[in-house]
Amino acid sequence: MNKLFDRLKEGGLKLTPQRLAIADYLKGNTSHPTAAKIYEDLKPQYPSMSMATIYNTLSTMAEMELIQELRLHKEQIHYDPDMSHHLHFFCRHCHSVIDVPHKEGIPDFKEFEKKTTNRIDHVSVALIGVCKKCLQKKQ
Amino acid sequence: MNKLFDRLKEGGLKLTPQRLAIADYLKGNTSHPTAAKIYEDLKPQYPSMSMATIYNTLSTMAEMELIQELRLHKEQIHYDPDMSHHLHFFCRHCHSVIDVPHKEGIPDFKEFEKKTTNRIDHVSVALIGVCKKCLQKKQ
DNA sequence: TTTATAGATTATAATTGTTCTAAATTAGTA
DNA sequence: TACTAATTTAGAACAATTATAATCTATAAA
Repeated sequence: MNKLFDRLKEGGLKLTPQRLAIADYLKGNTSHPTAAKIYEDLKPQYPSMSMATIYNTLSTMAEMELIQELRLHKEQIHYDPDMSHHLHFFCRHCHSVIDVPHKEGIPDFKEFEKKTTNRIDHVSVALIGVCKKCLQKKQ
Repeated sequence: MNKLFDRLKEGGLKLTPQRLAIADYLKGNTSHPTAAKIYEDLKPQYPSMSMATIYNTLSTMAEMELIQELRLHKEQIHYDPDMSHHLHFFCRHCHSVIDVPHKEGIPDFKEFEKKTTNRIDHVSVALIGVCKKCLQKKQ
């Protein structure tokens, strides 16, 4: 039913209503929510859920590589259940995050790894700018 | 003498010893220091200087596009006086930042801008991983 | 050289997202 | 049904950065 939840189960974790709620919330979600947004949206249905649970669950999921943490700015972490390779556009004004499919691909850094013997785990590309809506408002 | 300082002057700002010290510290500096590191290193010579002055000066310089703010992780901002287009490798363990020259160039996002009418101001590419030294220590 | 003042610096308080803590609760098992 | 280790919870702690308000100073005019 929910891949995220199944993977938590496979990881030997207890299946709590809170974890199911968060997994369901994230499933297919392309809005790149923050912990605060998830908390706000789940509050009506789970009034007792605390931020700590949300952070714990998200951290666990990120460690298990089921979701990614996007550190696009210093204010807040955004979470993305889409683990396929894609880029993000980040609006400096409204802080919205938009997926950017990439065809051409990011340049290859194998040479850098070989030359320097530093190990690259992840290449993060962020397009920083101002979104359509915010551009219109400013006029 | 110091380009950074000259540009502050041209911007009509007052030329204080603190600003000169920070400009001198950053000149040709490829270590990507944080505000705390700058504070620590300037303290012996300027014992009364406060963090606020450092943050104010760095913010001003960033606004004037004399230096870049690197938000590679949520803990701290790193500052880079090198405004030429290059990438950064960030070590998740020791938080060191290493410059990565790029030849091939970042893919072009003009098409994305045209299609979506979002405006891209800056493309930030961060290579996240573990540096040579930290890899050796772990063994 | 003195004075005036807008801008800069300072110490400290406030802010804010995230992490920690310790007590209470609960999922899964015997 | 009872046990126990994992989980949740509320609230405290934390740390980098920003804001505040008083003091100071670089600069220009008198």
